Amino acid sequence: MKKTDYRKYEFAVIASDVVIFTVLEEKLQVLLIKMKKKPFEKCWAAPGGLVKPDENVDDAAKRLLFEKTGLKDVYLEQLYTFGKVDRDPFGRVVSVAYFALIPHSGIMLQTTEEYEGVQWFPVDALPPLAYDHKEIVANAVNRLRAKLEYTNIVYSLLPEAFTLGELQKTYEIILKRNLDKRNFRKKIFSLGIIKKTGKIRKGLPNRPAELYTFVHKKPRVVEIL
Amino acid sequence: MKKTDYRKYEFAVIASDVVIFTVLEEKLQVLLIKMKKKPFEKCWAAPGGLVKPDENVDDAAKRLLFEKTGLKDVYLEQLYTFGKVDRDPFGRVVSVAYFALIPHSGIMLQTTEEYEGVQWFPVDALPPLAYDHKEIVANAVNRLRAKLEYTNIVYSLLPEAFTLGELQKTYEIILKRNLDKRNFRKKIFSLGIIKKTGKIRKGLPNRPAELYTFVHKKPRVVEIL
DNA sequence: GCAAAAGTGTTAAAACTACACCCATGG
DNA sequence: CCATGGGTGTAGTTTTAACACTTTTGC
Repeated sequence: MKKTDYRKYEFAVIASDVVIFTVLEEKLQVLLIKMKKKPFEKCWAAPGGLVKPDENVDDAAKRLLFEKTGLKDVYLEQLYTFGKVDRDPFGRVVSVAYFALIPHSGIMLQTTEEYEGVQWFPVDALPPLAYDHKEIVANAVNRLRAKLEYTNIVYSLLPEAFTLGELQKTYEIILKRNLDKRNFRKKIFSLGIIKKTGKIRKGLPNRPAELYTFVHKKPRVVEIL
Repeated sequence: MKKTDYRKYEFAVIASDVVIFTVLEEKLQVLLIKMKKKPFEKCWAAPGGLVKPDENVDDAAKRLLFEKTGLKDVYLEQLYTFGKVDRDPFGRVVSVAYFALIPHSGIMLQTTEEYEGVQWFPVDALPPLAYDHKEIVANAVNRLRAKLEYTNIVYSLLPEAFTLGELQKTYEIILKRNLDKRNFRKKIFSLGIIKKTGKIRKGLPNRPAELYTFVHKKPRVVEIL
């Protein structure tokens, strides 16, 4: 089939930006890269890039995530598409934003020549961000908070085995509120989303804790809180 | 500032498709247009079109909605962006889909020369759809069902004044389940989202009903069901 | 007077909230 | 032996779910 040459008409560049979250040092953090090119030399931004002509937009997001973290198979969800005319000073760029959740353990941050650096930032203490990335990150944080409450996606933030204390702490950090330990445990058990590994976490100056793992590692709608 | 000519690099066409819902004849219905151009001559599709170079993507959706329905100021929300490489046989087109809710009353469907016709279809009895519009509509229906339960967006489906029976019916039709009349009324009143107009609906062969109106006509998160 | 939708409370079950003590370990 | 987080049950409150009859109108 002959393809119409849409270049004669309206066109735009499609980019994708990925807001990558982890929980680290008792804080919800976002992965940002430091930009080199003007006019954002001093700014940080969520990792992003152009979608290739023969690449699905979803695949571009996966690729960008992989390039920065070396990870595949983590939670990655389309967030929102940012399409204001002037959002990019270089031209018309529409960005399909995604957000990803990764466990902190064993991530090697990979910088490239394109950027000056890669770094985690707590969402409560972000540096000035390029483009409309402040809005994008804020949007992602809201979505994450909402989804934590009614889905099982935390599984993507925790290591393979974890204690109930760690699970609860993860919720508390992201939701910014304290949960009752007994009620929390009751709820989690009643949902049947985790199971014992049979192992325990030793080596800490306190009572050893049972280690659990998620029964399913696929996104599901579940009323957690 | 000199703008980079991104045409030298990757590019795509940005389109927007709008899934327009109403409740009509006791059914949730979608507005579809009948296509003329190949290879979709016999197919129906959600109204859509290209985003102009100097047009925000949001504004494009508003424009498309207005062109088909003559309506502004109704509920319109970005749904999802569909970006598979081969979703459009004519070339690389990324579509930012939206969904809209309109009251049925007083809408004049406006066809244009571009199409063979415009028509409402029940979501349970859709004709074959062009492109990936089957997926887009399904996606929109899911989103609508979910949002009805935790927001006040029904306001955009009903006329200025309505009875509690009509409100309940609207929920029942879309959610495809029956609600208990007394519990429903109790809940709605306790939320304080509607108020009496003081008028009543007469002329029907049954007891006249109080007419209500929404206190706020802005989207809000509210646990309705 | 009949058909059809409007309007109106109570009760039982389930879910949620608040809350305090003992346990096992490393240092 | 002390500090630290792990682990456990109950009672009061709130929320939800189920349920039936009387009212008002047009025909």
